[in-house]
Amino acid sequence: MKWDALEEEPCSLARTVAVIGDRWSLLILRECFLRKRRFEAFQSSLGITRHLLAERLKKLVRFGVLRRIPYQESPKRYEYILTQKGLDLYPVIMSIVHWGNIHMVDSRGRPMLHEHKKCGKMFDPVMVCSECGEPVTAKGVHVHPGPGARQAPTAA
Amino acid sequence: MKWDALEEEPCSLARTVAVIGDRWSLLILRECFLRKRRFEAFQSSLGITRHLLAERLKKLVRFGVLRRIPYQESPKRYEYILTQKGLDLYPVIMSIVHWGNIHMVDSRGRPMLHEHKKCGKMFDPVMVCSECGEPVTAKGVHVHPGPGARQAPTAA
DNA sequence: GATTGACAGTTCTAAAACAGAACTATATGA
DNA sequence: TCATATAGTTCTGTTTTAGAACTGTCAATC
Repeated sequence: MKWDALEEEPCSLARTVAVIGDRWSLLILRECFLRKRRFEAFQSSLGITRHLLAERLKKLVRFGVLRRIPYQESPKRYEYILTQKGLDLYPVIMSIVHWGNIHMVDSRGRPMLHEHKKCGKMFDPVMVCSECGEPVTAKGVHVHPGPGARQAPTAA
Repeated sequence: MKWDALEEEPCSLARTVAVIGDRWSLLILRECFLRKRRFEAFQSSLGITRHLLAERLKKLVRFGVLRRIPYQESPKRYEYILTQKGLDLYPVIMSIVHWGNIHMVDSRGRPMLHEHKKCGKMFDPVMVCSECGEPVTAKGVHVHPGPGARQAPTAA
């Protein structure tokens, strides 16, 4: 399957994976959420090759996750900041981090702790239902085809 | 950077990306959460090459996300089911799907709808703070180094 | 006024990963 | 005996990635 084909799939997971479904994109986004913005900053903290970094940044800009804005004239230099669409990836990033915190830490414990500014406490993210506010688990959810589902192939 | 190096990073995101940070692993997990369990089922619904599918399934088993269990003797056949560690990836999958629902749908609308069994309503997942229950956003969180953070290089 | 350094890339080659197709192995049923 | 089902493995060629060097613009320094 080509990457382009993924975008066309009638599946919100596949379409999102077309945007962020490779290791470097996710690591770049981690840096973005840690307030990194510049080419050299991404490159030195990730160790990604310059070639791939340039390509991934272009892709993220093309999909509207990042915006490339000049921060100085002569020579013209650009930095990359999260758009609202990019900021909306926060739950994705945080749920990935949280799974790693639970299942992939060594004896030393978590590399990072997260403080909720509003209540001032260290927290874990919890996924709840938008309608009733109760936690959501795999077994507590039924899936239904939506309006954008693949058409069942009609006979004749 | 090699995949193995990712696992060793003092970062819960990098370590999780080492497990699920490629397009096929995420798509395979989607199928798992849709109750698919068998090699042929994964292969035909994803269009992944048999070679890669075998490799990815081995990787997911090695990391404890899936368990390979025999479902018949003679000839011995196996199927793949989510472990608890795998089930815990549900928030990751759902947050990816939700982002796609918001930002990647075409005019036809969502390919799938999710019903919360407990309250009976179609819902969206919302990420809230484990301590105060309020929604969490990128700008509302402070990051602190934890006990597993990279040691600051000591002088001499 | 020549040289160095910062920054944001681009270009090149070799190594690794992936796609597509065919093949293997074991057993059931026609 | 032959076809079918399932779960893989093997092969070849293409695409992607890693690693390193190179380009271009400008400011600051010797």
